[in-house]
Amino acid sequence: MPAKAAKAAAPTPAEALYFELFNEIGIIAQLSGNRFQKVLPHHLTVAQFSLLNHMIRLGDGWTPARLAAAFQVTKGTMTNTLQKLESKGFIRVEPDADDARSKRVFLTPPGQSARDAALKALTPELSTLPEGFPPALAAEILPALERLRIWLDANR
Amino acid sequence: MPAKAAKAAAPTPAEALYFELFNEIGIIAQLSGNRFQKVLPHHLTVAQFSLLNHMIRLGDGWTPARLAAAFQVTKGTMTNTLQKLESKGFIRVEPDADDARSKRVFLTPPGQSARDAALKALTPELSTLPEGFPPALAAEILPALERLRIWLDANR
DNA sequence: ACTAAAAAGTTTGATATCAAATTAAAGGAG
DNA sequence: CTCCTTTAATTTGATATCAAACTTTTTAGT
Repeated sequence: MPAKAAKAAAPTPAEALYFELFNEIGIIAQLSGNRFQKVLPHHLTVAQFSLLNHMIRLGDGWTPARLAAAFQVTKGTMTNTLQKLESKGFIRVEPDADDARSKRVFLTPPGQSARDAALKALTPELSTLPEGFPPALAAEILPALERLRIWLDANR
Repeated sequence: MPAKAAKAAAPTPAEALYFELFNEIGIIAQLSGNRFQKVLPHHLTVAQFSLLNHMIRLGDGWTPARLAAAFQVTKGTMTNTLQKLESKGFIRVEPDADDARSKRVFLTPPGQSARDAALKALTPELSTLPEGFPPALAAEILPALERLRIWLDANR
């Protein structure tokens, strides 16, 4: 019998660390997503809210393809999300004058109101968070998370 | 006209920080999940792999209800995940002798092999990560993420 | 001991997402 | 100019997940 038994697939410490990291991130995403979902008005999904929010923060007039890339979802998924938002009257989708293949997505006034209402609905969900997780801590780890996201985005 | 226009729903800086945090975490979870999904063997989903991994790390013999709570999914979802793993022969589900309502979940030898193979398949996915995101940085932010996860878990 | 409430697991119906195939338009090479 | 490749958007079929209803068993209260 060898001194060391043939233990299969022992990850290096660094690998184990990464696995733990992605595991924690996955659970937090699931928990926070579920939680937000429950309080969002107008039957908005988190994806739909994120899209409205995106247009407020970075401006509208983007093409669906560019939005799909920005949110890291397939074009089919983005088509579906946009159709849902359009049927609710929260966005307007117009053909692109310069490229007949493309469309452009615009936020409507009701869409702005819905985004504001959603934000208001979400806020109480965060009210007690600072007790357990101070904003300073959020600020501290945010740059690292951005760095990770950017790397994942670039190397795929 | 008032000195300050009636700008709707301006979040406080702390709230904005939290939103950004959850946003980054959501995107990272999506990117890493998609990526892992693609290379997992045996048509394992990330959820299924996580379950196998969990049993290796923390032991088997858990009830489905406890597993559902640990993974923050509904009982129905856990039923589905367990059925998939059982049909692949990777786990064994037995009635609980002490409680006729309950079952107990055990890892089979093929399940152990599948977990090892999955781990091996995932490793190359992480090989170039240290260049853009050093392990030290992962170690640095991990405690904060754990703290956040624990708070979310406790306060819901 | 009996009944009501809680807990474990499953089922059902709905939906968000993905991968892959499809259609239409733009761009490039020769 | 023509053909081939790339890109934009949609459609299709599959699946993971959720919420809610349901069945069975256990626990607790009186």
